[in-house]
Amino acid sequence: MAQKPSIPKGTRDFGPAEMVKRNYIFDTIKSVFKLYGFQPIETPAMENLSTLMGKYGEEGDKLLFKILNSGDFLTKADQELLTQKDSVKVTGQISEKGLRYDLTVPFARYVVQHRNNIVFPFKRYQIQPVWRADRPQKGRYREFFQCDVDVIGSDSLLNEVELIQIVDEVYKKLNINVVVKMNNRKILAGIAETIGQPDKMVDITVAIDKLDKIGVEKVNQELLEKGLPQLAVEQLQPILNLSGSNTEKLNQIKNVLSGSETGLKGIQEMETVFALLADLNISTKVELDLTLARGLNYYTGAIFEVKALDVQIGSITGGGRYDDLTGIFGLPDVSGVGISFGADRIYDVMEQLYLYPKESATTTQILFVNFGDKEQVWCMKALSELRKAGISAEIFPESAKMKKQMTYANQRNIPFVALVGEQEIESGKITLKDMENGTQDNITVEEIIRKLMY
RNA sequence: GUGAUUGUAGCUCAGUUGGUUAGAGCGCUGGAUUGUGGUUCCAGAGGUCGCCGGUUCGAACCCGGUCUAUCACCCCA
Repeated sequence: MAQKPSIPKGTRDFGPAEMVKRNYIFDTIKSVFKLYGFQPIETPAMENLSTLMGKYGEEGDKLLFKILNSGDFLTKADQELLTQKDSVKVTGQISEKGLRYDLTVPFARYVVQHRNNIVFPFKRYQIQPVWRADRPQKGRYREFFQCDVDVIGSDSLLNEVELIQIVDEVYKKLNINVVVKMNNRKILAGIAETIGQPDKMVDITVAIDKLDKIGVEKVNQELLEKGLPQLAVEQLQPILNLSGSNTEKLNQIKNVLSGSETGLKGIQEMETVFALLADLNISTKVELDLTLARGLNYYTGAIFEVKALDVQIGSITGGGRYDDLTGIFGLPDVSGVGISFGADRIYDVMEQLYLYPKESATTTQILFVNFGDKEQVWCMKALSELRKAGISAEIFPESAKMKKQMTYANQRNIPFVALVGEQEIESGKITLKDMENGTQDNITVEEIIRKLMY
């Protein structure tokens, strides 16, 4: 063998067996999206770097895959920057396109660009791959699919509630036990404001996001390192130690944030969402988690994260409300809210818990064994009839040895094999073998259709 | 991007202080069985020991680099 071919780090091939399972996930997610009245769109794999840069924070810019300009891009670039070897600045000169990092920002771009043809509120879903130049790890790929649902052009909290219903319904269908964690950026802003550090909100949220992972002491240490005064860190402690039900937590924090208008607004939003949820029949646990931060800069209201309960993996769904994402593209005052299902992580969870339905393994229902030229012709006609009836059927393309053809059916998990030789053609009755228990019947094509259709 | 671990047949893995021709199980191919798979028996094929370089009389084994996968950090679906 010559040198083995390979694919880029963090990318994967999907064989037929994997695709069947992946499609099962995509199909159930899609079916729920449709049920709630969302409409599909697609956007290109690549966007102009100008629409991507600066939307995901400093880290995000580093994780963008950039596409080299075509042609003789080096001579067109600023020669001085080239000799300085300043990679960041040179990048801007030699690359103007990049692969999309998520589906939300391209969506915002889409909305602004097509605003005149869109009926608001616009409810769209989008299932496409995204790319991140991250170092691969467990549950972490450089190319992965996101399944986004967003409502844009409505600031009603009903949208938040419906998104939670969608989460509940999708995971119920997939049989995955999850918990929805919610927080609100306004509350986080209120906290930062109350302890006198409004401009440190990002640092504070990033630090307290790690609470259950590294513990209070290390969080405090990180906060001090980020330049927070001792007093502010101390003021933060009661917030870190909140406990009880969602309403209990909200009541406690309400006292702490009594001086912050945005903070109280955030609390009120959460109270509304929880009140609406209480009247619905949602079995998934929805939990207020004040340590939930989420890195994306553009969130302004509710933020969500969904975690699988039985598998240790990062969050499998996340999202939130963004009040002004379209503003940067020139369309201010349009609020949106959305969530994104991480299909690849959902796949990993289902794989670990053996949650795939058995029937998803089969595609072809019946294989015709090929005995030779004369028999082929007869089989092709029978095949047409079966296919017309909606039954997936195929014939082994050459008259190979019986053993080989049977083995093929066996390995492909095909449940029935049809044997058509001279006798069968004469009598018009096919020998149909049930591959699971080995029994055989002599029946007509019509009878096969009736047997396999039910 | 930082730090670590890893790589031997299609798969899962053995492989002695560095010493002739690198092994096993499963799988694969053929036969026992000319119209019967999944069980059994027999035979066979399959390896540049991830890649490049170094040390050595001699390297799967030691050293350096590189790629991949995995793990932690950063961040995130």
